[in-house]
Amino acid sequence: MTEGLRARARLAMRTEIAETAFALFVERGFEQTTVDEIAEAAGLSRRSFFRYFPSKEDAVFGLLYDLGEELAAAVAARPAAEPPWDALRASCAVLIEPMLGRAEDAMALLRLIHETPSLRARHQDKQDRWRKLLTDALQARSVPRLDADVLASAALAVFDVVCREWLFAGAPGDIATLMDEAFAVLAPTRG
Amino acid sequence: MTEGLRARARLAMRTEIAETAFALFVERGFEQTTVDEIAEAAGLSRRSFFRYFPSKEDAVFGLLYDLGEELAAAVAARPAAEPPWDALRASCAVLIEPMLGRAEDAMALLRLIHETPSLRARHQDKQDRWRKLLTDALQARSVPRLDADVLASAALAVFDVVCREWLFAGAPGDIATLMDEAFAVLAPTRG
DNA sequence: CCTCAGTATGGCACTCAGTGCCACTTCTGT
DNA sequence: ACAGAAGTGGCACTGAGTGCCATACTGAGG
Repeated sequence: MTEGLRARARLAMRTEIAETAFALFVERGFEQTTVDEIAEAAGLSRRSFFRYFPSKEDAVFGLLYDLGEELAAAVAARPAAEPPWDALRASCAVLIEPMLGRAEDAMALLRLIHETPSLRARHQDKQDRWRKLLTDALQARSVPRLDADVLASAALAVFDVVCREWLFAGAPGDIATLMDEAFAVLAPTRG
Repeated sequence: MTEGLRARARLAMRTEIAETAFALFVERGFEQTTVDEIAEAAGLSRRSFFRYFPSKEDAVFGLLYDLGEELAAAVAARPAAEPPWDALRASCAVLIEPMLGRAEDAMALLRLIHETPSLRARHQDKQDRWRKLLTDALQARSVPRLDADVLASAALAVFDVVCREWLFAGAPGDIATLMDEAFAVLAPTRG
């Protein structure tokens, strides 16, 4: 049973490569950094790099926790009587907390994603996964399918607005307040 | 002053190439079609293809009217007293009408975009442009900046939901009704 | 200790998108 | 008819990503 050991070694390697790559991306930009350069900086061959990450983009996203499941679980954990939109707003804390914990890195990452088309694309794909999970979570709260889809999509759109706002326009307050303001703009199913 | 002639010839060429390419994409899929194949089918060299379209993706989007400006103009044209959300909903007609006119092609295009990552990315980028234009149009109606951004983002998110719904789940009614239902889920700034 | 199998690694050659450069042809205006 | 602009094709190159193969490394069993 050395499989756990191998897996751990592999994960450590992945992490190290990703960190090396991220530093290069932040320094020179994503597109201006070639896989050969990453491989050399990380001390392995180009070919081996692609054994750890199926693509250059994955070196950015690959080691981030994908919070999709946690997000959906947070929605499921809200009181059943709570209106869906409020449940969504409250659940966004799950996304924001890790960002506040490492605000420096989070902003560098957001900036990188924002200014790199292929990373934006990946980010959107991830959010599309989140949307599906959120939609399911809302349907489990007996929200009709179309409503669930609209609410989930809108919540993620609001989250993106907040992230942009936070990234630029030097944070006019803390994110939680900003998030509340943004969610308050859309207040559906009011009596 | 034969420039108009050159420009017309060039546009005709662009259109023909794009149509040829689109047919191939629908038949074999976007990624399974190489630029060489498109070039051969359209009767020009690979090198010349890239003189008409900066990338393979542009052969799909390049000849579509970009309705961003029309959309923003539609918002600006709504009565000043109308609530922003209603103005957005009404303005979406600008996007839907051309889709209904060529429903067959529109669905093929939506399907192609939906199942091709790099086309999804382009589509998102276009919508991001729309978002900015819509935000400006709302601000011109004296909607505060953050509110305008949230409303514009949410409206586009709703539009996407409707497109998905229309594409799959064989249209449970006409799109206009669907759009009204979807917009009604989010009814902000109610007294 | 040796061997066998599974896994990681590196190198090579290939496809495909996209670009720069150059030579050649085809207008277009004078 | 001629000079110059514009369109075209070919060639070679970069850079991402993949398949294949030969070579290590490592852990388990004889």
